[in-house]
Amino acid sequence: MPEPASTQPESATPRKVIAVVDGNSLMHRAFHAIPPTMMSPDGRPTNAVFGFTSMFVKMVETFAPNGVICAFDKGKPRVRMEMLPQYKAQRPPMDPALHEQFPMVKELLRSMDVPVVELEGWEGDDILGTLAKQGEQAGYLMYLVTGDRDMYQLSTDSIHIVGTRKGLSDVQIMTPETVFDLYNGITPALVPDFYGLKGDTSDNIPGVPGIGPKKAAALITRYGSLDEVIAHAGEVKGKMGENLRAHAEDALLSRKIATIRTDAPLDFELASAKFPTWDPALVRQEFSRLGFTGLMARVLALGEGSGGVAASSVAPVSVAAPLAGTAAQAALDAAVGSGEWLGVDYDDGEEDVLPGMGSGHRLWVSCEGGLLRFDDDAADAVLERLVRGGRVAADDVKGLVRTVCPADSALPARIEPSDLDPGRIFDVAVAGYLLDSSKNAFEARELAEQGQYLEQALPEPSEDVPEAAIDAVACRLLRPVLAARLESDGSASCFHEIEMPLVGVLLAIERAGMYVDPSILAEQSLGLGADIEAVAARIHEAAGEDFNIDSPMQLSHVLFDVMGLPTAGLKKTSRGFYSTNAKVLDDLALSNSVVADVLEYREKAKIKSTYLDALPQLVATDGRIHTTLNQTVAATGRLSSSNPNLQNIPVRSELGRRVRQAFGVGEGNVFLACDYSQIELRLLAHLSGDEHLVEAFNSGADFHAATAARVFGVPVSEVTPALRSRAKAVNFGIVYGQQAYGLSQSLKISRGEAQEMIDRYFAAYPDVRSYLDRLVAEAKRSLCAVTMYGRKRRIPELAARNRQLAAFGERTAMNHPMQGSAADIIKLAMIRVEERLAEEGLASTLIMQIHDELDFEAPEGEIEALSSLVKETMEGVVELKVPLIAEVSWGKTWAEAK
DNA sequence: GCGATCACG
DNA sequence: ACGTACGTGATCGCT
Repeated sequence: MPEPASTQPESATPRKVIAVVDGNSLMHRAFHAIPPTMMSPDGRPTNAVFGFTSMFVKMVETFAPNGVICAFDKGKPRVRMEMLPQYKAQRPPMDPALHEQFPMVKELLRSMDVPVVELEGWEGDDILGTLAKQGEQAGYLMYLVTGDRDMYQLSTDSIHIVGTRKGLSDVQIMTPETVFDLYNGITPALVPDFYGLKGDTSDNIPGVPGIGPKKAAALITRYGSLDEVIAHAGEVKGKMGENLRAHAEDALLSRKIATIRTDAPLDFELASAKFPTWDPALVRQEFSRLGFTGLMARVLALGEGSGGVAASSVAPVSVAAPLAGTAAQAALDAAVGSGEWLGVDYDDGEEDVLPGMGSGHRLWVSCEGGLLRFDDDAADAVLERLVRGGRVAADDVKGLVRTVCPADSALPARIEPSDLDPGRIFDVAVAGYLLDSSKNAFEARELAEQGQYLEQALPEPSEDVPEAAIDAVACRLLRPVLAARLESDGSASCFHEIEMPLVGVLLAIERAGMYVDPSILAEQSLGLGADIEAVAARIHEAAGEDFNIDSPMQLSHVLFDVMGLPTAGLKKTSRGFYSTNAKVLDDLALSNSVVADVLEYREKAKIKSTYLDALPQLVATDGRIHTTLNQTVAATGRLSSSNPNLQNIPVRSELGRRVRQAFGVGEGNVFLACDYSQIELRLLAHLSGDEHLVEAFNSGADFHAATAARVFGVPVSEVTPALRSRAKAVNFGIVYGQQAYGLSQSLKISRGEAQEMIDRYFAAYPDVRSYLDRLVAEAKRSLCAVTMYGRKRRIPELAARNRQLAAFGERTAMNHPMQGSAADIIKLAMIRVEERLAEEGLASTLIMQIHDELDFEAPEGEIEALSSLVKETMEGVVELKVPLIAEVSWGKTWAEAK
């Protein structure tokens, strides 16, 4: 349960909540999301009914509506066929396996005393629309539960659309604001105009050819409505203009069809809808007949809890007007003194802050005493105080601190990484990420609005209580819920022992930055620029025409159409031209020097544009580049680096590696790198416990050579380089959950040979096979994989019926424990290294992490001390059945530290 | 914006 | 029959 809202509603009597379910939409969704093998005890298919019912139960659990109604289509969609005879005409007839489940679901609804509303010739959508408007006028809060996106047009403050997402368990609540965001500025009322332009192939709605969702949204926001778009069609140039003019009638008709009717002649009395009102005996009978015992228990539990509780739990969180000035300061003193957790967020305040008129920042603090607002310098000062001594729940703590003390600022920083005491910060984004790392949005409002963690909705932003203020409230409400969920999920120690302590370490790395010498980059850029021009001239010469070598399409045309290079066995890209990627060109380069030139062009152009020319622009006034380390992006638990990405600076090619010459250090310092040797494979040895793999590491011999010897049955002394590199490829493949095809590609051998090698590998390391099999079996059961430190990754793909997706899920299940445990381990190493650097009073600084490598800038005098400190710390994070080895190197630049 | 390509572990 | 190794981010051309 979330803690009570900071300010209880003084006046608001909760609105009556009514949910209307789009029966056809949900049945279709469910039918396609759940395997058709699911049967009732008497042998009827029940996948759609089951999926429908679990969504239904989840919905009533989440929203606790006072009334529930379910609408279905009835007969032919006469209402729309009158407008457009071919409407839905090309739809194949409904799968009989689905069709026969409709009577079952209606029985089930009847057992729960949920009214079913149907009207001959009308579709369920229109019934939803009609009931929604009636409910709105009666002052109810309406939830429309559907999988249809065009339903968003009905969204208002009183009508919320509950949309099912990919799976069945995921729902999304759409309000006018979220519709606006999702559709790039289209308000709900303009959704029909949008579909009118875009069309809808599945319903046979024509729209305007060549206009997709982006163009439709752009046109409508530009001109204001479909009518205005058509009125101004003469101004639109080119093909699009022509199409608009030619298909204006189609678009208008399509809009009419996409418009959900709100005038269906229903004789249903909304006020009569009450829920729950069932007879438990009837529910038991119907649910057990279908074999839905789990769902039955949940439904019956709802009945027991009913009686007034439900209504209040869905009223949105009420937030009183914020306190500001001295009142806010006083409330803050009390709150900090009490040691309570505070929800915190920042915004930039009003636009147009005049120079010298303050920072423009506004800090929002949610506490038991209410919502507090601090402006300008007070905002920065309060944040400092909270970070140093308060308990702060926020959705990007590191970003918050960077707002006040930017990493690239020349100003002395006032908040230090060491101020971020993991016991006093709670990053809700990081918590949300640990709970489901496959998602990609962890902002407080997103976590709060999905209805997955909070039962109450958040209020809509207003002038007094803007988004950032609601974020602060959301953070405060989310914290205890997320903390409990982490606990029950087994992820709490990963959160408290790894991720939260890491926040300060990442802040320190970002703030330290990497020293980069722009003049070295500039010099290399000039050199490569000349090379590129020369090689481009040769390519154009050979082609007999000038073209853009950077365009894969044009390049493909020149190589394969104009120059007639052999295309036998080559794959085409999705856009219908032959691929020109490095793998293809490598093979062709042997017989054609132009292809070799193209490869040279590609390599040099890549290095020049991505690194040599881009990096200097990101050098801050302190002469250093400050990347952002993302803690909530990679599904396996790794970090990612952006703006710029400093985790992909070239190293594999000699030419590319020269970029690292520009990554230097301050006067009197050295660049010191320490990287784990084969950490993922060592983890495989440890986790599988395979005695021969463990032995391969313990023997101290070259690991890949030892693998080759064992797999190919020769003495280590007779392992040729070719044999070793094959073994190396298999070792890598194992970590990726390889299949024969993948290995055959990486080694350029036949699939049969690859399969044979894999078989030999597993014969040589039988416990590896059984370990990987166990991982997959366990993951299929739990639909997730887990690392040594309890970092979970959900793998819903394992339940997919699509073979490709399921196979992907299996590879993920095998890869995650190794890649993810390695991520856990290096994160722990980073935390301990920072602690020990402080304890030992060393001036060396951690400046980067690249998955298995830590980089430092160190005074020359600290090389020895740092080397042993880092090596020992990295190696000592965890005791495995094999040695965990980290290797140190250093030099004046990154290029030399190798 | 998305696909193709390619940089890293 | 079909497409295929795990995880990222940046740049480019194209629509």
